Amino acid sequence: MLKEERHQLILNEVALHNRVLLADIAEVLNVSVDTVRRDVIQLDTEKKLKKVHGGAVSLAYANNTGEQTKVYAIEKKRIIAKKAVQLLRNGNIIIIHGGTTCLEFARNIPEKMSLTCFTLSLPIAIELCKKPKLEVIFLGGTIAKESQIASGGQAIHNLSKINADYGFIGTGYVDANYGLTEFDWESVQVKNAVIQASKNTVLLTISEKLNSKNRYKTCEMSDITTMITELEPTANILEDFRITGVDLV
Amino acid sequence: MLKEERHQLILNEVALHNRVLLADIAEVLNVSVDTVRRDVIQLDTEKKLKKVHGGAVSLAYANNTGEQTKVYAIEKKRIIAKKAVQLLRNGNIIIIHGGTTCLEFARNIPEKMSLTCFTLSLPIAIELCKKPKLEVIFLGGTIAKESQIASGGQAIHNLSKINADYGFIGTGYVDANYGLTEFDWESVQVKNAVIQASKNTVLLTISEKLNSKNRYKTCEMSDITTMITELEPTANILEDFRITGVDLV
DNA sequence: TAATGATGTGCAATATTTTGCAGTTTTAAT
DNA sequence: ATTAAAACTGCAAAATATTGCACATCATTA
Repeated sequence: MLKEERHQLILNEVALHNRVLLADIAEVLNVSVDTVRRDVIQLDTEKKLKKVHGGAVSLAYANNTGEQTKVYAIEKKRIIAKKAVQLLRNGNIIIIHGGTTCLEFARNIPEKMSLTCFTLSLPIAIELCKKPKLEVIFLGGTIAKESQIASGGQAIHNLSKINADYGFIGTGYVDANYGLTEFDWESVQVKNAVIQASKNTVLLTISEKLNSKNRYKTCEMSDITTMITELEPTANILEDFRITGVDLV
Repeated sequence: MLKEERHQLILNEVALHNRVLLADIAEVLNVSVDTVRRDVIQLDTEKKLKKVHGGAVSLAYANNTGEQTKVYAIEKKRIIAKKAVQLLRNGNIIIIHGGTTCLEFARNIPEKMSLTCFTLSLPIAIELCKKPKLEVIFLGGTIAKESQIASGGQAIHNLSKINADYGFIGTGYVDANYGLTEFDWESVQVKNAVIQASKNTVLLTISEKLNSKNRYKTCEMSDITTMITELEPTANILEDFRITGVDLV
C-alpha cells in the first residue's frame, strides 16, 4: 500500500462527505491510526484538506465555517446547533436558510430523526443528504457564488408555496429594538420569504452579532419566534431582548 | 530485456492501475529492484509518471486534489470533458444534469468563459460556483441522496420553462439501436425534461457504457444531437452509432 | 581483432523513510 | 469534575533509497 493511495482515498472521502474520521480510514486501509494521522497532517500542509480533532474536513467546508469565523466561534455555533435540534420533532417540515450557523445546525440533526427539510444552501443540502431519514428538497434559484445560497425570484416563489413548522435562519446583524438587518438586499428578500413560509421562525446567532445594525432590514424582532444564542437565556447581554417577546434559548 | 521494454511495461501498468510497486515489477521482469528503480527515476524525469516511496503513480493521480470518480475512469472522463467544452460559446445557456462525467465537464469549463448554467446536481453547482464568470442557477427539487441530484415534479416543471442552447447529460446505459436507458425511473423523467428543454442534447459517456441496456428508456439515439466518448469518432466500436445520425465527437 | 569507453546491471553497505507501539498529554463530552 | 477519545512524543523495527563498486555488454575506433 503506497502512501499516495491512502492519500487518494482520504481525499476522495473528504470530497464526498466533507469530512473523515481517522479511525474509519485506519480500519478500512488496515493501517494504524498514527499512520492516517500523519497522512492527514501532510495533506493539511499541502492545503488539500483541513485537519481537525478526530479527523479532517474539506477546505470548502472549512472555508464556509471556520475561516472567517475563528475556531472559537465554531464551538459557539455547535452549542447553538445542539439547542436548536431540540426543537425538532419527527415529521416536522422545516426550512433551513443558509450560513455557517445553520450549516452547523444541519450537521447536528440526529441520524434517526425523520423530517422534511427545505433548504436554499448547497453546503447544507449536501450535509442533509448524509442523514438517511430526511427528505431533502432544494429550493432552486440563482446561486450567490460566495455564500452558495439560492436567491432571486424563483427561490422566493417556491418558498411562497410552503407552510413549514419551523424556519431556521441566521442573520448578519441583530438589534433588540431595530430588528434583523443585512448588508445585502437579496438576502433580505429571501430571508423574509422564509419567515413568511414558516409558522415559527428560529433565529440562530452567536452573541457577537447582538446589538449591531446594517443597511437593510430583514424583519422586526417580533417576527422572530425564538432566538438561540450560545449564551444562557438569563445572560445580561440578552436583557434588551427579553422585552421584545421573543423566546430566548 | 531492453530498457525500453521495461519502460513500456511500467507505463502500461501505471496507465492501467495508476500505480505500481517496484518490487512487483522487479519480480515480473526478473530484474533487480535497483534496475526498476532506475527505470522509474528516468520515467519520472521524463514526466511520464511520478516516483514515490515504494513505487510510482500516474501523473493524473499525483496531481489531482480529490476526485470523486474512480481513478481508473477519470482520465477518460477528462478527455470527454475537454472535447465537450469546445462546443461552448460565450453567452450560451446550458443545462448540466449530473453524474461524474458531467462533473468533470463542469470542472473543465474555462475560467474566462461566461455562460448561464442551469444544473440539478449539488456537486456540480458547487463546482460551477468556483468559476467567476458563470451565472449559476440551481433547478430545485427533491434531492436523491446517493447521487445528490434534484428530481421530481418541481425539477421537471422548472426545466419546462427553459430553452437552452445545450443540454449535457450522462447515461447509465446506451445502445445504438435501443437508445439510452436507466435503472431508475426518476432519472429517466428528469433527463427527458432536460432533453426537451435543450435545442441540442449532448451525451457524455465513457465507452464502457456503449451497447448496454437497462430497465427504462430515456430516449432514442435520434433525440441526441451529439455523443462524446473518449474514443476517436472513427473507432470500430462506434460503427453502429454512425448510422443513427448522431454526431460523434 | 583488440582496445577503449560509455552504458547498463546487480550487489552490498549505509542512510533515510515509513510505520506501529507505548506512555503521556491534551481535548471533548457528560 | 470525571471519563473517554484523540493527539503528541520518542523510539525501535521494517521497508525502501542511496551510493560506490565490480562486472558485463555493446558500439566505436585503431
